[in-house]
Amino acid sequence: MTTDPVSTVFAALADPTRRAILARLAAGEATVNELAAPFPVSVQAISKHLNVLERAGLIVRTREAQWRRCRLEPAPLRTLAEWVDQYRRLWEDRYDTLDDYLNDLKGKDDEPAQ
Amino acid sequence: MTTDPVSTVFAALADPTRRAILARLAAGEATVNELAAPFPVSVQAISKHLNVLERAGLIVRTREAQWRRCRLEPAPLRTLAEWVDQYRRLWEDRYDTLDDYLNDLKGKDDEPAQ
DNA sequence: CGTATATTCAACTCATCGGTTTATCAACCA
DNA sequence: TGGTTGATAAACCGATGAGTTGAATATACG
Repeated sequence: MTTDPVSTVFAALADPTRRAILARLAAGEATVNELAAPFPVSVQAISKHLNVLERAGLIVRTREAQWRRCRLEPAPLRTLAEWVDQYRRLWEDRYDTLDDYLNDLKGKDDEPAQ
Repeated sequence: MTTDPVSTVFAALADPTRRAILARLAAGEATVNELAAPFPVSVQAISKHLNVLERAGLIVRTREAQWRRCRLEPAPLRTLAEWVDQYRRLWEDRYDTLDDYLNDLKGKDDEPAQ
């Protein structure tokens, strides 16, 4: 299951710890220990998260002495952005064609806060 | 775990069956049976998927006699598109500032195929 | 060589997920 | 009322995920 790239990237991003790791990496490359420092979990757990991120193609790891520098790889995110945006446009179109009609009927303006 | 909305939406989209359901819903509202028809799994499984999508705010279900019409709710996807795009820009900036420099040094053009 | 540091591997636990089957609920219809 | 259809609920199963602890690996340093 979840062998397709899109699923893999979505699943990788569905974890707040991993997203925090990525956010941290946006500030620059970092080693595993550096990445693990701010989190209340073990270094091993972070190492596993990094495996997930690497398999999703969101980071690359380069070996440097006994350190593993982690670096962001924006390519999959670009793919994902396209995916999301394509569907978003498709769905909002749908919303307009079919639901505009309904919304006009009931004069609705109750946009859910979400 | 995964109580935050972003994680919930990402997790909901990390399943190909659920994405297919959403794609189908982009063509118009549908009942549970209609949605389940093209899939090789039971109606109950699809009903569970719809629960996940509903909890993520990606669909709404309206009761209509004994049928439950499902309709897309584009709002969370808009939120997600913003999230992805924000990070994508941030990361590509990072890529430019720090790695442009490195890439220039080694005259690299080996963009990974991905 | 031996030791300290950085990281991963292995084995295990516990919770969640996607699926099943069976049963239940709700609404229509005859 | 009883039967049929649409959909969900409940209980279960196997696989996966996120976490742990403990051991192994690899590299630098003395």
